[in-house]
Amino acid sequence: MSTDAVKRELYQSIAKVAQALASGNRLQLLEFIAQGERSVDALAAMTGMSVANTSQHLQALRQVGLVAARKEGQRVYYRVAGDEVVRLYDALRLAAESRVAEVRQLVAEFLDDKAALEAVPAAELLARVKKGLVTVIDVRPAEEYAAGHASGAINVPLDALEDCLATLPKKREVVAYCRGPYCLMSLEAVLRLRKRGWKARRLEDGFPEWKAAGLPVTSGSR
Amino acid sequence: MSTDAVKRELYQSIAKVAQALASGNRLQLLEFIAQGERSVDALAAMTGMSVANTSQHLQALRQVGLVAARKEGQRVYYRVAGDEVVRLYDALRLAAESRVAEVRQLVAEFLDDKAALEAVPAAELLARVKKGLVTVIDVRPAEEYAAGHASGAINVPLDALEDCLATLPKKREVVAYCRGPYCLMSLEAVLRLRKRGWKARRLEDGFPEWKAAGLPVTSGSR
DNA sequence: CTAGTATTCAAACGATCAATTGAATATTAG
DNA sequence: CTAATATTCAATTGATCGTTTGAATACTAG
Repeated sequence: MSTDAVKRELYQSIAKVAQALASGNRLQLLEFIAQGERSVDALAAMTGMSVANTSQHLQALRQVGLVAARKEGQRVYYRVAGDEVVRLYDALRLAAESRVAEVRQLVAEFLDDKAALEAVPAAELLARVKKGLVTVIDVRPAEEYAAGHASGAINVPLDALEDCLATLPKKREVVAYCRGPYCLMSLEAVLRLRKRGWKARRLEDGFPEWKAAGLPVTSGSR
Repeated sequence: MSTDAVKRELYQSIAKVAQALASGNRLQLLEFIAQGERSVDALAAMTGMSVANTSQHLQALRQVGLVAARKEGQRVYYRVAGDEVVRLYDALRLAAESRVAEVRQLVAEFLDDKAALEAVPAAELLARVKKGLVTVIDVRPAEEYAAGHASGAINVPLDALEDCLATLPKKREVVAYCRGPYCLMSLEAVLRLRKRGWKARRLEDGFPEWKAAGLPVTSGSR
């Protein structure tokens, strides 16, 4: 094969990966999968897509190696193929945010003035955790927390926030995180905590970014 | 607008950026543009595409904000919109390489056993440069060197390698870099230098990655 | 102004993609 | 074994993408 032909095929192969990301539905699936393993029907329910359609999109992602699947019983569980997939997703999101006016406007509209709540960068949070200055809460549902969470974070599902208030020291600042930068759960949690007198902020990113950055993660027990 | 609808549009907007990358031709264009500003006809000549087709693909890239254009005289020069674009391209390439068997095989075939020449990571090179242990050469054509190059690198175009040998100290190791990981110029240079008794290696990445990583860059003079 | 060059636009074709539908397969419960 | 569930497959339709072609626009040189 000529060098030129090889080169063309090489670019074409990389383009296939980009093509797999070129669908809002698949990006949404990927973001959910980045939280942890998920079955097809769970993903279909989360995204509101039909099961057949979900399955088809998942296979598109699997075909280019962005996600991997594991069969257990009658369910098939999908997971991201590796950390570099999350990094790719984030690089894509960042490039889109910083350059496409349309996205910036949508993000602004989406976050409204809630964005006024300053977000804590991961590095800063880690440093403050080590000094024992903050309480970190994971506001995702219990199952997602069980599948994996930032080490040291305690699970306070958004639904049960009010019930858990007693366990949160009011003196220390609380930092909440959730699924990712486009997930509103941590914002909601921060708003509700502040209303009740806590000092609260949200983590800039979510769990997948935390994990992909190689920061400490715990799986399983609560 | 409902939160759900906003979210869907948000993902759709990000998907548009991925869609712009989902074409081998556009990826190739982007890689050339990452070297420095280029006019439409220059890019058409480099890629072997028709001018009209090149123009159309460039506009696809521009529409999503990955590249920007500047008109000077009767020419339009395209450049990458920012460092995060190079980072996105690299994240895409890395994800494709690490996960798609097809790409790995193509890369292997492309580089053949030439890949046996160990590549120097950028960080290591920088450290060795500071200690004065190595001579860094930029083997790209003079125009590309003039448009921007790693600080301290001297221009030894591949075409003129043999003419420049006298200026290269034989005692110090030589590290060559070129356009990027898929560019063979630095490999070629290393092979030729080694044949003549130099100690030579190539940089792992190329100039765009060097620049995007925030490493020292010089423009203009030679 | 005219001729020439660089770039973009517009229309047209075939190829590929997304979503829906209904059926097929594989596994578990009983 | 049968019934039920989870997932995938296959076929269809409408929409979008990539390339080519030829013309239109914008600028420069003379």
